[in-house]
Amino acid sequence: MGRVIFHIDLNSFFASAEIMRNSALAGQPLAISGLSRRAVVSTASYEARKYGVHSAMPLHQALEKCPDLVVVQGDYAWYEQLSERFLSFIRSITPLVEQASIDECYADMSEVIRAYKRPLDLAWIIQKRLYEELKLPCSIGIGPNKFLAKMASDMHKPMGITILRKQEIAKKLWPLPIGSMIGIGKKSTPLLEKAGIETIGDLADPTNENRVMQILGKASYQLIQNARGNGTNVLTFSHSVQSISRSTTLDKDTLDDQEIRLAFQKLCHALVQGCREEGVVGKMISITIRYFDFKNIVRSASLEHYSDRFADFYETALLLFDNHHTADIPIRHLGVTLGTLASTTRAIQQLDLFTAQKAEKIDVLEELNAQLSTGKLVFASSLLSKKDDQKR
DNA sequence: TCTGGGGTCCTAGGACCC
DNA sequence: TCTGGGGTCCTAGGACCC
Repeated sequence: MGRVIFHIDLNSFFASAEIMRNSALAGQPLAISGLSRRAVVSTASYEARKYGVHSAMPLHQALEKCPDLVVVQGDYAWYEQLSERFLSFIRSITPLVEQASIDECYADMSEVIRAYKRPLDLAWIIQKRLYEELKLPCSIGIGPNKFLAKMASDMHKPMGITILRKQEIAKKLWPLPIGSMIGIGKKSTPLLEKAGIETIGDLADPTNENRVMQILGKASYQLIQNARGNGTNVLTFSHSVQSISRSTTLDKDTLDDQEIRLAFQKLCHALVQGCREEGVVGKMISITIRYFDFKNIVRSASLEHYSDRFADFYETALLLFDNHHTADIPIRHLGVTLGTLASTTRAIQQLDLFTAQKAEKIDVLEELNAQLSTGKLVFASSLLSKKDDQKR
């Protein structure tokens, strides 16, 4: 039985969010960005895009292209709130919703759609209500699986609705350039192009399979399946956070140890905050060092136990830094990541278990000690090996 | 005034255990 | 007695996405 998957993508979401709070921004060339020297644009309104401004563009460059650009500093707490409203609205239509990012989701409308004559009618209602009730413009893609739905939502922006049926992919999908395919980024694109694989159709072509395998390795399989229209239609409804990170690009590249320590201090504090907000603790600390030439290194270490404590994060981060950074190379950017997460409540249980096990070990050692002092060494060592057997 | 910040997932090698 | 094979964890690196 075929499924009907919607991909709903909020158009220039951060810009829409700012316009909602300040209607004077409507119709202006608008960019959401940081305000530092080295900031880049995170979202550009469609008016700003006309000037060639786009996300990831350095702010100074955007201002060169569009001197009248209105620049607003991002307010992510506000965007999160709006994102929740958006998801609640979609969930009021079907519970089968997968959040894909802050501004997009997949929804399985296979059942819901039966009440409508055409899938288009439901999409049209969703788009209209999102715009009128939440002031959020969106594009909707409809397909038999996630990949086709997502590619479809990309085809008409803003406020587009696009259906991409499997029997239409030869006409609508395969002519598109290989770089526009989701999952093929700026590294793979030139490699594939050089090998003569220039369109999504070329990727789907069985005669190119070996060449693709050589370039993309094991990742090829899923990508080829997607290009042939055979991608997954299975949504994941709950997702747990895998890592929390905080990072900063310094105003100027630096060699100054004090500045670096201060930066790590701030990042670790922010990471503690992040742990509180997510209700998690973590066991692995990684630091990222980006040097002036954009060479990145990542170094990580496991903590002895799950933690959300500043001292654990900061000490480990500095230790990693001291052990691994190359002196005399100016540093541009620093980051701290907490991985191997567990929810705080679950971690407390594990901590109890950990202390219990430790207590048990101490018991054994104390018993051993006592028996050594009374000359019962043989009995004591057999006691220890018995404990080891139990462990295995 | 070259190039942010927060994520996910995958690969691969070596250690370590059985 | 020159030598296995599987599983899992840890670490490093990298591609990609919004």
